[in-house]
Parts: sequence; C-alpha cells; structure tokens
Amino acid sequence: MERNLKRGRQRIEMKRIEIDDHRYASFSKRKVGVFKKASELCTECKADVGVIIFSPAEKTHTFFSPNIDKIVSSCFGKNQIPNDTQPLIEEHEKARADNLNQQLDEVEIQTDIQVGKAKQMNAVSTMKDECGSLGVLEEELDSMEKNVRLKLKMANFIVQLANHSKMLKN
Amino acid sequence: MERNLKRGRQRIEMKRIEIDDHRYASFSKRKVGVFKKASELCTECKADVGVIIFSPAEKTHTFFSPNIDKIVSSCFGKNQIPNDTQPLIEEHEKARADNLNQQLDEVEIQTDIQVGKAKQMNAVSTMKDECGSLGVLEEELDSMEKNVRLKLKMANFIVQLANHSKMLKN
DNA sequence: ACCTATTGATAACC
DNA sequence: TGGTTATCAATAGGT
Repeated sequence: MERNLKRGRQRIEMKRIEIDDHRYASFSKRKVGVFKKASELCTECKADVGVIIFSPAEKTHTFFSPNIDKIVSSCFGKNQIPNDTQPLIEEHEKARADNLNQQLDEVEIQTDIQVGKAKQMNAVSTMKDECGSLGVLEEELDSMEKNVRLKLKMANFIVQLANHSKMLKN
Repeated sequence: MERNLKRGRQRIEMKRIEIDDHRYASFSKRKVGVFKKASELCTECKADVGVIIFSPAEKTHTFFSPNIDKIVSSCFGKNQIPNDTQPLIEEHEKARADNLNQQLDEVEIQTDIQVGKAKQMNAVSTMKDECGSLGVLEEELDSMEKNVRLKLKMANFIVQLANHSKMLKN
C-alpha cells in the first residue's frame, strides 16, 4: 500500500538460480506451474500427458493424466510401432519388437498377479488382524505395499521410456 | 492499428475446446508452452525432467532433459543401465547376455535396497516375531518379495531388449 | 506464421 | 510452505 515496497516480478536470466533459497522456492512454484500447464493441455485439448521431475534433492515428482497406466499402455499401443510403414526394417528387428510387447504383457500379468493377488493381500490383512493394533507396524506395512506398487509402476514406466526411446530411433 | 480489430487473449473455460481448428491450434501452442516451462524448470532449478504427450491424433511428443537415458536411469537409481560401450553387432548376443546378467545383479541390489530396506525388514521381522509362528503367511510374504524380484528382472530384461534394439539403430 | 490485447504465471518480499 | 503484489510471460482470437 505504502509505495514500491513490493517490487513484484522481475525479469530473470535463463540460467541456474545460484541462491539456494530462491532456487528451492522457484522449483516449488515452477513445478506446480508445469503440472498445471500439463493439466490444462489435457483438459483443453484432450491429450494424455506424463511428467516426471527429479529434483536435485533426489526427490521424484510426477504427473500422469488420466493415469500412469494409461500413459504406459499408450506407449505400447499397436499404433505406436509403425509396422506397415517400416518395410526396411529387418525381420529380426520386427521380431524383437513383437517380443518386446509380448514380454510386457507377461510383465503386466505378473504385476496383476503380484499386486492384486488376493491371497497375498489376505496374508497381509490377516497378519494385521493377527497382530492386532500394531499402529506403527501397520503403517510400515502400508508403506511397504506402497513402495512395492510404486516400484512396479516405476518399472513399467521405465519399460515404457525405453521402448519409446527405441521407437524414436525408428 | 485501426481500432479494436484484435480482441487479444480472452479468458476461456477449462474444458475441452469443441471447435477442432481451435483445439488443434491450442494444442500446438500449449505443447510448446509445456515444453518451455519444463525446460525453464531444468535450467533455473537444475532439475531433470521428462515429458511425454499423446495427442488425440495418436502422435507422441516428448521432452527429456538432459536426455532420456538419464531420466530412465534416475527412475532406477544411479549408474543403472550403463551402455556406453557398444559391442559389434556380431558380438551382440554374447554381450547382451553378459550385460543382462550384470544388469540383473544391479536390479537385485536395487531390489534389496528397496524391498529389504532396513525399516521395512524390521517391520516384517518384528511383525513375524509378534505374530509368532505364522508359517504360511511368512511363506507368502517371501513369495511376494520373489515376485517383486521377478517383476523387476523382467522389466529390466525388457529394458535391455529395448536398449539393444536401440543400439542396433545407431 | 505473426500480432496484440488480455489473462495467467511468478520473482521478490513477508 | 503459503500469501500478496507488481511485473513479466503465455496465449486466444484474429489476420
């Protein structure tokens, strides 16, 4: 209100922000900004988007729309590998691509078996029941489950990235 | 120049743009916008970012900084998927097998870190102790770990196949 | 692809 | 991390 006490936004150079605090603050805001832009792109233009950000502090931040599974499967959609338009592709190359998809299906089945398997889930919940109210342990077990799921999703995502990388070479 | 012939930017609702031409135009602009924002996040805040966009028209658009391999390896932890040394095509099969085993070892280490993480292991063993002799459950828990390992191995195997395929293209 | 009025994002400061 | 404001940057609509 007084005067120009607030300088407002200033133009900044496009280079690493050296002051740590500024850089961290900027990261938080810009991360939100990127996710928002991605989100807008999705809703306005009906696109599917995946964003993964690794902060220097080792942390992973992700955005997937509509969800990670859709993004992963989109990468493996039949239409992604232009078989018809690749007459020059060697036979063994094509076979390898087919094998790749086959392998993925296998993995996805494994994932379903692994993550969704009722028996194991029951084992976990039964264990929880048997152990009674072990607040901390329960939390840790949930954490373990989450980590397993996250790991599996990550594995899927990596597979997708690798495949996409391969496709870009085609 | 004349008058208000140009209306300039107008506020729009956050919903699918129905008019095709508008939507396509918006997609192009916003796609660039997202990539730019991602790029700025990278340079300003020294973050690694991966963006993958699937347009409704089946096309794939990506942005990776510093590169896709870094993003992929970041997903799994450091020094994963080191494939700098390129064996000759003729030696590929053997090399791949060797490399694969190497990778699997790496994955197992990762798995140990992940699944066997001290806190979680303590949670499990403590739980086991607390629950007493839960033979079956213990087995199932071990089975779960095995499945995770298997899953990771398969995922990594596929990554290797994809990388191998990619290498052939170089 | 270019233009520009306007909305939207954000650097600096708390 | 969350809020405010002045300012800069992105973009809707048009050519």
